Formats: sequence, structure tokens, C-alpha cells
Amino acid sequence: MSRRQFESESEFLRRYDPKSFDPLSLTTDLLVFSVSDGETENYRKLPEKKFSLLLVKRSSHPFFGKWCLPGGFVELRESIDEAAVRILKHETNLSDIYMEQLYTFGSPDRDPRMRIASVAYMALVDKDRLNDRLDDRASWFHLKTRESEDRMDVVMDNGEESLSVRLKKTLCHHTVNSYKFEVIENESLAFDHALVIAEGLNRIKNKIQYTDIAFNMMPSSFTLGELQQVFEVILAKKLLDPAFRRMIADTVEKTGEFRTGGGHRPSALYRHKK
Amino acid sequence: MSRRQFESESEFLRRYDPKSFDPLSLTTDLLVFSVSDGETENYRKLPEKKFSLLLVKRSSHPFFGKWCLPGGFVELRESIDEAAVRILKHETNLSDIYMEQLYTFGSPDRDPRMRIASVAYMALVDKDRLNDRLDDRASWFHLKTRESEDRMDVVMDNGEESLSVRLKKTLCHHTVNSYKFEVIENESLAFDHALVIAEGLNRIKNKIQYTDIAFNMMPSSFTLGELQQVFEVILAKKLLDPAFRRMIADTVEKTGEFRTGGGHRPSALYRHKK
DNA sequence: CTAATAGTGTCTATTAGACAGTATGTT
DNA sequence: AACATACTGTCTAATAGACACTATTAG
Repeated sequence: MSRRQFESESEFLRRYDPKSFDPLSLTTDLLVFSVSDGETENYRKLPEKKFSLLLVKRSSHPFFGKWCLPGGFVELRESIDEAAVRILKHETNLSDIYMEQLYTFGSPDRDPRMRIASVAYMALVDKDRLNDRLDDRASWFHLKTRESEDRMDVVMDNGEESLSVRLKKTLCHHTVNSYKFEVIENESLAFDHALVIAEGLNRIKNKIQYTDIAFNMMPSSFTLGELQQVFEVILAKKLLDPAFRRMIADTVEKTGEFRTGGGHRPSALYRHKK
Repeated sequence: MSRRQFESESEFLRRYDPKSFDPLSLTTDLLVFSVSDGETENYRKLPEKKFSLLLVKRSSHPFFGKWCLPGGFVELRESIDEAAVRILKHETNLSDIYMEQLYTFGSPDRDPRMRIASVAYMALVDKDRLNDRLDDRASWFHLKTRESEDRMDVVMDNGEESLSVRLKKTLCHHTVNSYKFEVIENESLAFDHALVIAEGLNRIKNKIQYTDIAFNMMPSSFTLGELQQVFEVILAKKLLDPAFRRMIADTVEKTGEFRTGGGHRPSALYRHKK
């Protein structure tokens, strides 16, 4: 045993040299999800809801020209959560947004520059709050997912480009909703971001069913039809009206207002009950 | 714009200097949970199950002499998962153990030496596989938790020392099972490990109810009474027999063997059905 | 009137909670 | 016989799925 254990903690810290360690960096990558209205062909049909994800075109090496999740380095004096908030603010000019840590990705070769671990966060944004002050290089992509027992295919489209990713799903420990993903096909996404997206989609699909995170993507008042559409587009399946209304019954309350003008019976407006 | 965007990716990478960044390290901390038998006062009573957690006494600065989770630095050429596996092997001599990533902790001041982020993992071990080859400084602590709406108290006892931690629970976003924890009282645990333990307990309490992770803490054959005790000690509440048996019915199968000698009706032995 | 969505009533099937009962070993 | 656990039957309450029905408006 060296004499080090006999010195005081403050002496020990004085001698400690952080620069002597292998260089490693920490980043956060953000999955910013939102829901927006599509087009209506018919004046009386409701606009279709689109599930969307914010991507950024890389303007520097590595992966120059490819799309990736907004992200950046964690600075020395901020927590990882603070870094995520700062980066979201920088990319979208938004603050006070729902955010949760998703997973930390740390394969040694996930970034060609150096050893970089990345803590992924998921943010949920009401599109109405997106005041057009997006970063130039950022763009919203509509998301379409198709899932089977052992596959997950994701198609992303921003109106100009269409990106597609295919992943293999493996059930972990014989359990519902606990999967490991592997990328089978990915042309257009940088780093391991296809994986991050898959994990995020998995998380939101599960969590929307037993928490009230969905309201973070809704404006302050909404109809139950709109809310149901949001669930349907995220879960990628139709829901039955009475069952859906029972499910969300005690998380919403009527505002007393109605939305008219749709060529059909007016719908009551609701807000999230806290 | 600099001319950098016109150089090739390989030229860019050649010029890239990892040493120019602020020094930061990455560690993993392991929550190693297990279940073991307590004592029996009465020959015909079943031994009480104890939920237990592996802690290590710190033999160097910082937090010299305090207890902490087993952990260590992530090395440059291994993934974070690989680091967790390596550290578990080093502390317990066990491999091929169930492990899942829990959460990444990264407050700038969580370690007094330097900026260190830590990725916490949860490992579940069948105590019968623990072949006494524990690290000298490591010790199993029996865990007792008491939870109320806004509090979580944890008492850990290894027969010689008793550590106690009190935390405040805050419900996140009006949702069941999604909490933020803050440490109110903690004398004996190093770093922010009281927080890590709270997050881990929360995770296992939830996940045991909708996955089959519990079997990772069971020996290859067991009685349903033992299995039920494991659920009861982790959830910290009594369960009704018929409901419990219905719940786990399709995750187990009979081995055909029976356990006799208990002063009561023999119990059928089961195994985990995959 | 018609197309379209809004919203409700109700029947049924499934699941969860509770309790009481029977079974069978050891001392 | 007594005790302790093993295991099952069944009643009831709550929840989820399915379908059919009524309501209301713009054009």
C-alpha cells in the first residue's frame, strides 16, 4: 500500500491530474418529437396528424452532408441535463420543454474523431410553440414506422428528401416491449443515430400508454378527436372511440369552449387536467 | 466559412486533436441486486427472503472509508457495456449475468476529483451463483425500503453496519411511477450513489411487474412460494396467492420434482419457461 | 339532404381482487 | 393432532373491446 491513503482528501485532490487520463468526450443528442397537421383534400375532413422528428444536416466533417440528430458537446461546467436544454434552445429557440434522458450510447467506434459517448434525450414539443426560429440546417421530417415481430422500418420525409432506415428487433429476456435494435439498412443518417431513433420510438410508444407525456405535444386546448389522432399516429394503429375516451377521461377537462366550422357537429375543447 | 469543409473526411480526421478538449472521464457504477435467505426461527417456517445489494468500502480518496457501488472507469477501447461486464467480473468473479443500463448521472460536481459522468447499470444475480469469491472490500447489504407518496427511506445492513438513506420523491408530469429523487439524509454513501440506488429500486419495482427479470435472481429450480417471496420482498408488500399464480402462470413450468422435508405439504419445483 | 365528425349507451369478454376451502407433509 | 405451507375454486368488481346508435353542423 502506498502512503497515499494516509494523506488527507484535500491533499489528494491537490495532486490529482485530470489531464493524465485518456481523452474522451461526452455529447448529448436530442430526439425532438412533435405532431403537426397534414393537408386536407376535403374541406370537411380533419387534417391528418403527422408525427415528426427534427433532424439537422451536417455541415462539417465527419458525415458531411448526412442528416443527424441535433446535439453537441457537454461543457465542463454544466450538467448533462443542462447541456440538453442549452442545445434545444440553440436549435429551436425553445425553452421550458418536456425532456427525459433516454439512453447512453458508447461504442468505442461510434464517432471517427475520437472516443465520444453520447447521452440521448427525448424532447416533446407542441408544434404551435415552434416559432419558425429553427436553425437553418434543421428540418422537420414526417415519421412513418412499420413494425413487425422482428423488424422496425422507419421512413422520414421532409418534403424534399426521403430517408429510410431498417432495423432488426430482438426480444430481450422474453418480455414485452424490451428490445435490442440493430441497424440493417441506413444510407442517410450519421453516426449511430438510426439506433437512437429506434430506441426513442420504442420509448415513446410505450410511455404514451401509461403516462401523460402526450400532452406535451398538444396545444393548450384541443379536441378529443385531435388527441386521439396523436395517439393513433404514434402507436401506428386505429383506436376505438369509447375505449380511448375512457382511457384519457381523468387526465382531461372541458374548457367550456367548442370548435365549430368543420361541416359537422362542433367538438368540445379540452385541456390537460393537472 | 473556413476551408475545412473542402478537405476530405480523412484529412479532417488526421488534423483532429482529442487532447485539445477539456478533460472528462466516464465511469460505470453497478447496482448488483440479489435475493438470499434469512434465518428461520422455527424449523417448519420458510426462511424469510432478503433483498440485497452489493456495496464496496472505499479504500482510497475521495470518500475514504465510505460505502459505494462497485464501479470503475470506462477504458478507451471498450464499450460502456463491456466496462460494466468487466467490473462485475472483477468484483464478483461472475460473468453471463443479466444487466441493463439504468441512467447516466452527470452533475459537474458529483466527483471532487474532476468532471466524471457515470453510467449506472443494474445487474441481477442469483445468490447461489455467488461462489464466495467476492472482492475483500465488497459486502452484501440487506435492503429494506419504506415508501410513501413523497418519500423513500432505505435501510441497508450487512450484519455489522447499518446505513440509512432518506430521499424525497417528486412525481414527474402527473404520472404513475415516474419520479425525481432528491437526497434528504445520507451519512454513509459516497458520491451521489444514494440517488443511483433510489433510481434502481424504482426501476426494479416497476419492471418486475411487467417483465420476467425476476428469474435472473432465482436458481434454476424453485418453488412458487419462493418466487412469490421474491416479488413480495422487492415490492415490499404481501401478494395474494391465487392472483400471483395467475400472473406468473405462463412464465414458469413444472420440473416434475418436489421439495419435501418442510413439515408441510411438499411443493412442486418449477423452472423459468423460455 | 348528405357527408363527416362528435359523442354515448350497452353488451360482452377478460382480467384482477378477495376469500374460503382442501391437501399433505413433519414432529 | 397440530401446524405450516401448498394449491385450487369461485364469487365479485373492475376493466377493455366491440358495436350500434344518436347529435349536429356546413354546404
